[in-house]
Formats: sequence, C-alpha cells, structure tokens
Amino acid sequence: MSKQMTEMLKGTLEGVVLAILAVQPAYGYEITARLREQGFSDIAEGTVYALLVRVEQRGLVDVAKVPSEKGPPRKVYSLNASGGEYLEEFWRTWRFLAERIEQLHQGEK
Amino acid sequence: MSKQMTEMLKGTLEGVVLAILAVQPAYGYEITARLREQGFSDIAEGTVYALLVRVEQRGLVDVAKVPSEKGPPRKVYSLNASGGEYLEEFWRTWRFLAERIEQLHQGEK
DNA sequence: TTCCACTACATAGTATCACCGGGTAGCGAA
DNA sequence: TTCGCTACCCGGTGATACTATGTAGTGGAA
Repeated sequence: MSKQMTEMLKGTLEGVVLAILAVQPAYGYEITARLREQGFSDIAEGTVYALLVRVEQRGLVDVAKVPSEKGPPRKVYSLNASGGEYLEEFWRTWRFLAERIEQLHQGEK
Repeated sequence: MSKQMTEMLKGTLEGVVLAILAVQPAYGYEITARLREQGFSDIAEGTVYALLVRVEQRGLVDVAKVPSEKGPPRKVYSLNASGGEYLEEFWRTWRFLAERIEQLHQGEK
C-alpha cells in the first residue's frame, strides 16, 4: 500500500468499518473481506481487528459470540445507538473536509 | 478540534498545503492564515511548520528567505517539479478514497 | 523609555492510528 | 498426517497532528 493511502486512511477507516456495520452486523474476517470487495484491497487483517477492539472499548458497537461451522467462533459486531451517533458525526466531518479539498482542487487549475 | 477531524487530517493536510503552494508560493504564517480562510479554522500553527519542515526535507518544495517589513525574515516555500508529481499522486489517492467512501454513504441508506 | 501586540518561525513531548510480522486455534479434504 | 482455509489476537514500528512553549523582530501606545 502506498504511504499516502496509509496515512489518508487514518481516521477514515474507522468510519468506513462503522458504515459497513450500519448496513448489517458482521464479524472481523467478514469485514476484511467486504473491504477488499469494495476496493480497499490492501487493508491488513490485523488492522481491522485492532480497530474493532478500539470501537468496542469505546462502546460504539455491541458484540455477540456466534459459533462457526468453519474454524473458531465468530465475534459478530453490530452498531449500537452510540455508534450510530458517532457515525453521523463522522459523515459531517467527512463532508466538511471533502468539500474544502474539492474546492482546493478546483482553485488549483 | 474534534478528534475525528484530527485523525482525518492525517495524510490529507499535507496535500492541502501542497495544493495551496501549487497556486502560488507562500510562507508558513501566510499558509496558516490561508488555511483559516478556507475553513480549516483550528489548524495549529506548529502543525504547519512541522509539516513544512517535512516536505522540505523530502525535496518537494524550494525555499527562499525573504526579509519582512514586519517581524523576522520569511521562509517562502514554492512547489517544485518533484512536489508537483507528489501532489498529482495525492489527488489520485484522494479520488480513489473519496469515491469509495461516497459509495458507502449511498449504500448505507 | 517601557510595555504590548502582531508578525514569524521553531521544537520537545504526547496520543492516535495503520502496518508488519508472527502466533493460536478449529475444521475438512487430500 | 499434512495442508489449506477460516477466524481471531498481539507486540512493536513509523508517521502524523496537537499541545504548550519559546525566540525574535517591528511598531505603536502609555
């Protein structure tokens, strides 16, 4: 992954994962797969798990342990009310930043 | 500044500053002021100076010392060829990320 | 003169975050 | 048994923005 992308993901990857959980609950391995599907092909697995630990500790998600047919039990994360608010705040922040950056891109030419 | 914004700026602030320099050369204090004008009202002065040191060391900008009528001499930064390429790469990375995030925002509803 | 406000640059220390490399464990197929 | 896939976890690293503070030069007010 390019260094630029790595740095740019800081702060946004969290929102991306929460947005995925907003659609429907999912477990870590699944989230990683979904990220890859959506174009984030180089997100490291370890990164996702670390992120999930953080959002769980901050109380943004609820966790349920579900046995799996294949491999160890899954930890299924779902966005709770607090997480929903946090996600909305994320979108506001993103909008703010994106608008200003787009503006800069225009002004540059 | 919100923590979300702080984290989201990581990786993007650099591109923002380079984009400002792409329009015309500027010195640190001036860049800080321009950022505030453009809505980034809470960027700390020290953050900008630290960033300028980094981009200078990476050879993305040229520097000229210019005496000021008021206060100490200014260090005027201008984007060079290498910085121009880097900025283009930044825009590509930004576009990629922004598109995927917008897509998520749609899919969420 | 003395003091303050504004301009202008600089830096040491802190927190956060994504990545790297590796590890643990359960299950089914060759 | 061994391999491959599923699934989770962790310690250490590098990069970045922020906080708080300091240094200097200039000009105007008290």
